[in-house]
Amino acid sequence: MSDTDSAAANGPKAETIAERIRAAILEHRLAPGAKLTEAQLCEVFGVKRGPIRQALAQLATDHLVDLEPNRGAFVASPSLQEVHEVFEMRRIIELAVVEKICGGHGLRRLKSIGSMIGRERKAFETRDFPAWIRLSGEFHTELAGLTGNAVLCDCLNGLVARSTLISALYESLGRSPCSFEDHEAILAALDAGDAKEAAALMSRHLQSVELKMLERPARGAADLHEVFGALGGASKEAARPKSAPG
Amino acid sequence: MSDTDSAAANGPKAETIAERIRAAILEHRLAPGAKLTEAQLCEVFGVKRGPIRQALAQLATDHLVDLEPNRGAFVASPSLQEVHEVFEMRRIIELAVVEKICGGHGLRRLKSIGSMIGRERKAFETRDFPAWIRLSGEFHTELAGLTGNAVLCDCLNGLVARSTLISALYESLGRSPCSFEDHEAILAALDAGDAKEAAALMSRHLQSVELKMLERPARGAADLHEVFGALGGASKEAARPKSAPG
DNA sequence: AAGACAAAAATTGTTGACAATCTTTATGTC
DNA sequence: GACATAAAGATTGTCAACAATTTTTGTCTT
Repeated sequence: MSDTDSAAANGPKAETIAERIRAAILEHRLAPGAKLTEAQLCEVFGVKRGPIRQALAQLATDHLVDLEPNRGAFVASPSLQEVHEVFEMRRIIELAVVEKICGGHGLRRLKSIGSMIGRERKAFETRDFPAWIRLSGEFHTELAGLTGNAVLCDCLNGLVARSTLISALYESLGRSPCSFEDHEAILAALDAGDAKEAAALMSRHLQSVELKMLERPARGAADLHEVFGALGGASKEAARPKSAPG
Repeated sequence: MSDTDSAAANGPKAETIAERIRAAILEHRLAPGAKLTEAQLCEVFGVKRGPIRQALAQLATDHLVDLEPNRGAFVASPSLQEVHEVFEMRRIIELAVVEKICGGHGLRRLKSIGSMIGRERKAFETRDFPAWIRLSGEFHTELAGLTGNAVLCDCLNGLVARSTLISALYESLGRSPCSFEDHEAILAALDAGDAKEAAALMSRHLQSVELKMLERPARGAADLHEVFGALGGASKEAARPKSAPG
């Protein structure tokens, strides 16, 4: 049997299905508000409804899907309030991460972060957007990993995933949620052992990422009230789930 | 129909069951390592296995129960490593809570915290241990509520719950996980708007609570290897789930 | 008596069918 | 033609029975 359980005789397990759906959401291939029908997912993954249900429930606890009773599962559409709260929480945690790395024993493993930023840059240059998005997030989670605190890592993993989902909703098309240049600067400060500078850079970085989200109205929203409603001058263009930048 | 869905014709929903099991764990009526058999829970709550399974899965994501494949559900037994990580994470978050309350608009609602500490003291004096344990945790979660950040609250709620479970495992019998005297001091500093003092008190408070956990070996452990094993001079006494102190 | 092996019981995991609910389509009325 | 109503279809929620696994119990051999 293979470790990466592709359907041997029985299909993949619930956890694997959840991971695949999660990846699809984070790579912006499943737009916020999209309906996740059980029967369709059953066909896709070649399993019965049991594992699908389990996977959706797990994604719901991660706040990546909304589970509406008797109506089904939808890719979550975080509110602006939630965007702010997620990034405020990230600032709290990631500042602590930076400080702990500088003060503790995480400095020796910083090389792996450097190679990761290298891959991030490469993904950007080769226009490999899925890898780029993924690596942008992994910079933050790998940094958290250097603290050796698994509880902290779990928490930040969830927040980074939500941030990536948020970028699918709010961010202007084709723009980076995290620029690797910011990441390089943070790494340099950490390498120099300059805790204060690293913390300042991280704080500014997260602040700028959050602000980028607020530049544009939500797109691909689930209900059209948000698009045509009383909020503001969002034109019909905003409703298009996909479009060429021009 | 009543709001608090007691079994009308159909039993309570999965969420309600999870809440009841959670309460039982946090009130130390279900010891760490205890087996949670589906059939038994079905009888207790008067429902089929579906809702039970759902509730156990939810509690598993909260790290309050361990779900072992083909073996069933057990009340979680956090390791010493996990204890340290949970409290480190709490220090990070709760220091930020204190700072935000002092800097922000949370100061006006501090009165509700005062009355809560009053109830906490009363529960202690009347020897109402379940209420005492609950209110000890609620001081921390209510404080977090003053920040207005729901994401932060969810995270801290989980950490406080895990702390309460931890106290069931590691803490010396009948001793407070949180002394309300500490809570009163923290509230006084917040009332005075002294952010630095409040942060220092909160940090010391959490540190002392964590240290209390490490004073005693784990009790009520799931497997007897930990009790009679090579770890140290844990006598038979340590295995007793309950006993009178004197 | 201690250990290994095998049968039996109990428990968890899975499946297919049925019931309840929501959504869509069709029909009738104003 | 617009709106309200009603039937039809599709989707989710629930259940009881079956399969797979683990745990316990009993038996036999050394």
